[in-house]
Amino acid sequence: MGATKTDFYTNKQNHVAVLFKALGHPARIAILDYLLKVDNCICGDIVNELPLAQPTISQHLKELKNAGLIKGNVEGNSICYCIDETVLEILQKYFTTISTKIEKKKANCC
Amino acid sequence: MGATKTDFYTNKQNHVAVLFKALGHPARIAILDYLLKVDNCICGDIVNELPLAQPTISQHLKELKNAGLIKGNVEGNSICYCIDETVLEILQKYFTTISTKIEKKKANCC
DNA sequence: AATCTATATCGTAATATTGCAATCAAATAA
DNA sequence: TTATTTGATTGCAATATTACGATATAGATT
Repeated sequence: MGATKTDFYTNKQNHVAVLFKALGHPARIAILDYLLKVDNCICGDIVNELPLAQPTISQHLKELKNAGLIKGNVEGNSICYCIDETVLEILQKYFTTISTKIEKKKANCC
Repeated sequence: MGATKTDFYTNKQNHVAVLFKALGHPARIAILDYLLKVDNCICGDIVNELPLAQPTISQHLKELKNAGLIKGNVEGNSICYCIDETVLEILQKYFTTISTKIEKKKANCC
């Protein structure tokens, strides 16, 4: 055991869960925060911003990239990472949908 | 190692990460979906909805509750779980903030 | 009281994640 | 060419998560 039973759930449920999972680590939140803070989104200096070794950062970036939350362009020697809006919009929409549903059933709820 | 270095990050980063982590499993997304679908939010029958054993569901519910995403009221013999909006609003706000920031720096980005 | 029903907890096995040192690959600089 | 720099990959140890059987607990029913 220990492995998630992804087969049962809908594609949407799995996709959303993967996205949230990618966001479910403070280092990755901090990376996104930094990407938003720095204007030009070149991010070789993330290693200096966080208390993590370079391979660890690289791994977190990979996970964010796999989830589609960021995209990386090779820029000469270094790499330019930046946030991919399209996937964020999916999550944003997820919450607005939930809010609407909650609003509708408010009366019957505890 | 393998333990997250929570000490370094800001409280907000840690909190948001914990919330996203709680959402980062399809079973927990499915549980939320079901809570939204069922109108009266009594949820003893989640076990019948998902392909997971009762202890596993109980564990997932506990995680959602710990994160503050759902709240449970004892209702006679069974327990009534329902979604807690307040925490969802934090996440919703998180995305709107990001969107605003992205909009501002759009010109300089790749 | 004895029993049923609903949910939580314990213990444990399987698997996944986190983090890093060492190393590799590729572009740039000397 | 030979460094140097930047970032990815590998391999591994520590820890966390997922899932479930067995068991416990607590209220409801008989």
